[in-house]
Amino acid sequence: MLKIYNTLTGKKEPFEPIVPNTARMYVCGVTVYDYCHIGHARSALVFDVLRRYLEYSGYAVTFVKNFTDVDDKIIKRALEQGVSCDAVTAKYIQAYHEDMGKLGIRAATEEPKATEHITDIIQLTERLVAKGLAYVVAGDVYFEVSKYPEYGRLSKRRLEDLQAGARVEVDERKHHAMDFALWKSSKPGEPAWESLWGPGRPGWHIECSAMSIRHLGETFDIHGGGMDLIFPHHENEIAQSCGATGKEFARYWVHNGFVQINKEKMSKSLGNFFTIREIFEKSEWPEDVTGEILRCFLLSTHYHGPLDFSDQALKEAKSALNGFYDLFGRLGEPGGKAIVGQGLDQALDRCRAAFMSAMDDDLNTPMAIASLQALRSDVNKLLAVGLSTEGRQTARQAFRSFGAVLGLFQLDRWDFNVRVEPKAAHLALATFAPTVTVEPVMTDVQIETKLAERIDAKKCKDFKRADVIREELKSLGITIEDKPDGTSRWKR
RNA sequence: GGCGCCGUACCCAAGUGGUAAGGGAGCAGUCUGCAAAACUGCGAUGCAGCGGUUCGAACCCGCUCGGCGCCUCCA
Repeated sequence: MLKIYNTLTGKKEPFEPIVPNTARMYVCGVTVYDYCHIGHARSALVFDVLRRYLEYSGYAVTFVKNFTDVDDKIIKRALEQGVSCDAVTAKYIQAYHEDMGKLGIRAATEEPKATEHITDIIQLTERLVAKGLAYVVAGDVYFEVSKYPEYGRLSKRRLEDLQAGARVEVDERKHHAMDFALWKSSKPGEPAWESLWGPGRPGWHIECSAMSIRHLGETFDIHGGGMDLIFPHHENEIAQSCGATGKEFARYWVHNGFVQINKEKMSKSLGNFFTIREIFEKSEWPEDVTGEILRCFLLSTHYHGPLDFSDQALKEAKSALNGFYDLFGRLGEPGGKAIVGQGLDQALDRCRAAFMSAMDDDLNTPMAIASLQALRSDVNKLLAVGLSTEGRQTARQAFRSFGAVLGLFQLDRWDFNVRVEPKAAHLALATFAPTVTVEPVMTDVQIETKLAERIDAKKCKDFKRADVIREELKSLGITIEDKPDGTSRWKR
């Protein structure tokens, strides 16, 4: 049974969906005015894994993740680049899909856009005005926080405290400094939709209320996003949604921690961020490998805590994965006629139990990975004793299916040391060039030829010659392992 | 000023009341022509510090120190 930490209650709680065996979740996506950074990747990945694990646990999952495609920053970017807002959002939505695709993040069930829900947004705003929870000022509509007694429930703040700390210059027309815009009147040239209050566009928070209600209903199971969205975004969503419907909104609020650089929050405003594509650009490894390394790195810390990004951390993730893929390579070779069976079954059962209990415990991915490492060790030992071809396949399949929950271990080959020309290491975002292509420095046939040469040399006890060949291949990133039977295996 | 998070070995990282998982790096050994991989062994008498509660604390409480976040757009 999955237990999940709920920001709303501050406790780890058993996940009990509203409709049995069904999970409905909404996650705040991105505002599409720029490329995604590694922090966006973490958030997307955490909820991708939550979704995968819910499915693995037998739930039918409806997963909604939005795109904010109308916003001040988009307007600004469009002006800067001299293109339409549509052009900006289309470009970065596509980039989002490309980047997340490389990380193996599955598309959500629905990926609605704010601009496609203007009618829903206007209707929801009207409901709030009609209920006296919002007021109109010269074409703008504001939510009145003081009319909503539960305001601050999620972020555990009191209005008085907020007021004391407010650093923003307060718009005089607002009744309370914390009142926020549901609808903003548009200036000429800005995106605008007709409404009762004149031409305008939605405020930031209202779109998520409108879209989640549209796609999941007025009350649903899980609402997620990054820690920084707790206040004010999610607090405001709750106020709007509960205020309008009079019902409970989302039952479980799940928030992921930040990616940091040298213990500092990574963010656009601080300028210390790495975009996802930048990381792929700089990588010396093939795309699918880099994607898996990144995924493994991002899952190596519990989702709730901070995670420090560094080359060192990436290398460690690489080493960890390398051990698995080395094993998979051996599992792909034909086995002996060993009588193994029970040992493997026991190892698999042990792993399954440990894996499930780790994931059930608030998505403890580091512990889940540890359970797979234990299996790796067990299988290695069985291999030393002798494992049949069938047993090898069973083991590989087990890694594949547990791994699928985390999005790991799905590659057939781990051409880990294929040398890829590192593309210009410090490309500016704007000059980003498309995807890196992978070109092995040596073809398989060439390698096999060299290997045959070396085996001949070894047969003649010409170890010097054999070592020269091994060194030659090594300099090209190809590692040779001699097997007891005199033949060799190689890997890139 | 208000709210909150974090501090576990050389590094990463679980553990949230029952006597310190796992990985990486390192060292030693087995195997090997040598390597590589794998396997085996070694490695925190202690969980930032100091008090307290308890039969028992890394885990609970209090204080202190250090790092960070939110309260403004932010995953």
